[in-house]
Amino acid sequence: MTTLKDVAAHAGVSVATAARVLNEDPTLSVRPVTRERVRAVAQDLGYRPNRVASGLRTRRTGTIAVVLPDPQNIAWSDTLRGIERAAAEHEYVVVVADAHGPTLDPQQWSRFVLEGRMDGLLVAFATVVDELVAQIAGRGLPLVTINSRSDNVDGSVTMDDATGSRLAVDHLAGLGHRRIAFIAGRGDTDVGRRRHAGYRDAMSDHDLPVDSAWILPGDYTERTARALGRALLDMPDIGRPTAVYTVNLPSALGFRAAAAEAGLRIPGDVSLVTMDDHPILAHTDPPLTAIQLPMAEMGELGARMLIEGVDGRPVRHVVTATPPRLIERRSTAPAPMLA
Amino acid sequence: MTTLKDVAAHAGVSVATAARVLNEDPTLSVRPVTRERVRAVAQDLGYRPNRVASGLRTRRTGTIAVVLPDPQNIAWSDTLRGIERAAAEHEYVVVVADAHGPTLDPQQWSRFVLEGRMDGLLVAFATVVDELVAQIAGRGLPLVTINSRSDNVDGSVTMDDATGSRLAVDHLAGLGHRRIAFIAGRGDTDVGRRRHAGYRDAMSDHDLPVDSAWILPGDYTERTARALGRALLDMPDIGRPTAVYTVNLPSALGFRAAAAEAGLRIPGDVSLVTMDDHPILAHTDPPLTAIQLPMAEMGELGARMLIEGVDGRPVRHVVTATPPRLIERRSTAPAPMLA
DNA sequence: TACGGCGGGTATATCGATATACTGCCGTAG
DNA sequence: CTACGGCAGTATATCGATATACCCGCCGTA
Repeated sequence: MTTLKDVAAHAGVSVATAARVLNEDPTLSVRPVTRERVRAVAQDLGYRPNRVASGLRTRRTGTIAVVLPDPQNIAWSDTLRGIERAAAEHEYVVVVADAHGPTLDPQQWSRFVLEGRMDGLLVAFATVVDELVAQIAGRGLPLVTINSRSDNVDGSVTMDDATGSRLAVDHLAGLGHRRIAFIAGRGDTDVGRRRHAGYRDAMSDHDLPVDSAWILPGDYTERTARALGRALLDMPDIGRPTAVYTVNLPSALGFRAAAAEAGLRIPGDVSLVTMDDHPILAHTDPPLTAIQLPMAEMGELGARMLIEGVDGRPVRHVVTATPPRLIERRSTAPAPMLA
Repeated sequence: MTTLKDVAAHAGVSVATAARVLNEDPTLSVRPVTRERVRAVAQDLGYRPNRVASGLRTRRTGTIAVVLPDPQNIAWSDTLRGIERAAAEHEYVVVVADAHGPTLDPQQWSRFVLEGRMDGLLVAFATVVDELVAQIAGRGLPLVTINSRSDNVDGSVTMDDATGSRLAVDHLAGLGHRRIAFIAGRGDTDVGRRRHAGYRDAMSDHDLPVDSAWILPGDYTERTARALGRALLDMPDIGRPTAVYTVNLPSALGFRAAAAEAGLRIPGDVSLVTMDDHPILAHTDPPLTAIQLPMAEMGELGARMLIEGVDGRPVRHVVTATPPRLIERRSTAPAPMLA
């Protein structure tokens, strides 16, 4: 491997000068001819700075970690792209730490975050934020959460989830539905609460009844949503909802499966709208009407803010500018005319 | 941050001793009481070794990079899990470099692989292998490819793609199909060629005609497969295939869309089997019969072999042990009885 | 008494880049 | 003739962990 020493030797300057030329140190005064010589030699020798060495001295690795709950959840792919785009702009590398489960394996992620490999943490996993904060306390590692906001953390990027829920309810109400059930997320996360609040508020704005039996506490998984869906659809016809709004994509798939098992057609017997959009939803049976959230923007803002935080600038709590949008597909239809 | 120096000072030993105790250096002789003291102090102070510093000295960062063509392609998620599992076993961290396009952006990935951050490369992107090999030449970075095999590379893990194709054809032939089209991959990759060869061989084993008009050169994208599907289905009924085998998941979705546009039902009018399985296929319209490949195993073997390569052990060309399996869903049905 | 061997450690160079302080030389102002 | 400032760089400590060579005291033995 070519090191700076080699470059300096070939160019006939000291390593200090070589370093300062290549890093464009403005306080260095050097003749243009020398400058060019150093650059040419570096080019010729294929010199690449060793980031491990420079990281040791500068305490910057140029790497941020993203903590995600579930790599299987395809809804996050847009967010990751946004993060990577912003990171690339600042010449940062992104490392993704998936949890593969409801909690983080301490052994695993401590290798990520506690051993000086990372300049900062971008956390999209509400339920482990406090644990993480406790672990990195006092180590000066900047942390920004995305999709959730906690008082223990200085920076966050969230979306306008409430409006997303509202769009779903508006759409269903506009189709004449009055009995609109909600397969919700966990009440112990702020995302879950915001989506829930949006649903409740929109329902009451439309003067629709909110039966507590129609608000089902899910946990974002397909399996749970399926079980909840079965229970919901077993209600006698009179009380059975004509439309369902699910809090995320796996929940929608779970409900879809439950409806199929129960022999009910979507949207003939029950309409379905879900939060979280993805191209694959155009291919599902039926194609699902969904609320598209600015997932990529959230990632991009989060990464940008985190990188600013690494540079010592303060981080804040922000909300994405792009509003949620409803993508109408074929899982929603006018409400059946039943008294 | 607590450093080794702090630990050594508190324990009343030299940094050398502290390091050697914590790393369990077998050539160190130390009294048990001293050993315990060092350990206790490290624990108390919350000491975590700085991997950047140790990486500089040992030339090991404990990180491998995975190069993928397209982060959107959900079929790779199992492979990633396999890679991460194997990496975690060896206390390695995984960094994923997505290309987001048909080629790698040199600026981008040179930051990944040429600046000493990575111990090795796991490449699942056949068309850029040669480019990568050229770039890292002489830098002693081990490289293992997965899902493709090249003579320019010492190590690879591939799957038994030919048998996968054969399973697809066997299944369709068993249902009475004789006109089985193939939406293929690129002929310039060995994966593409293996899947193609499996199709051809199985067809001839069943004494089925292989009309060159039924082998469509795709490029693994949904868009192209859709266009090819339109062309295929526009054939007059007599020549139109009764079944289609697609080379990967996006191609299957593309063909599905083309069939829908053409007003043809799957499997009523045309059966569909695809290579690559994913849980989401149970929710598509219709649920797709697919060939499940040992994607996770491939990732696991690849990562394990790469890590061995980092340790100086030779890498080889291996094929996964687990055979492909056909997952029957509802996109395949007996061939219509037409003379 | 000398010597060797072993237990129980220590001292220090090193990895490669970088930040800071410093130096030698030249031209010019006083 | 000297002092001073600016130009064009240089020397070196440093980041934290690790690998290698080494050291000192003590015991047993010849």
